Amino acid sequence: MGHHCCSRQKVKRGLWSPEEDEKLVRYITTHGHGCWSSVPKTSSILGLQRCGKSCRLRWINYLRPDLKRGSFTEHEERVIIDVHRILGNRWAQIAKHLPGRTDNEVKNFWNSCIKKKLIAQGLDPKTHNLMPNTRPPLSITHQTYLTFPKIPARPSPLVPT
DNA sequence: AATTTCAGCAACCGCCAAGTT
DNA sequence: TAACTTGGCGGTTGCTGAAAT
Repeated sequence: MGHHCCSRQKVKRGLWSPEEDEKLVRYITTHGHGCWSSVPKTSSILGLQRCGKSCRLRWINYLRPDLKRGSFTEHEERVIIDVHRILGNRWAQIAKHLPGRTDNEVKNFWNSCIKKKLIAQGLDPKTHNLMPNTRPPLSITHQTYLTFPKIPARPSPLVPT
């Protein structure tokens, strides 16, 4: 059923309330982040009944102060496509090339937007190659697509260790 | 105006690897 | 060294508001 980390005590699930956000931010600003398992133990005193995993995700994807909000720019979209062509669905790695963006955000953007665009251009979103039996219906052809700036192949300095 | 369908996104789940006991 | 814990990741679900009927 649930995670082993949450199975012991009652924990809340689902969307976070502004009050919960506030409690988590207060906890992180005083204790710092890094030991997520201790967050629910300590902060449950404040009434935050979330498992460590949920706290970590909420912080990383929404509460972190260095997050960039708003729509992806054309440049960011280009970076995602180029890096994805090399790395595939390694969202965390891709997100490292986009300051202020999270892996979840990149993944959602890919699934809801970029994938459709590539398919509309007759490109296989997995391989980025022209799909058989399809013609690019739009103005961008495979040839023009291939002229986009390339990123060095793996193993690449793009991926910091 | 009411209902249904769709799209986008936040959050969960299960798995894995590394660290600890 | 096996068992357990924890953090991290990618796939997927399901909620919500917008658009369509």
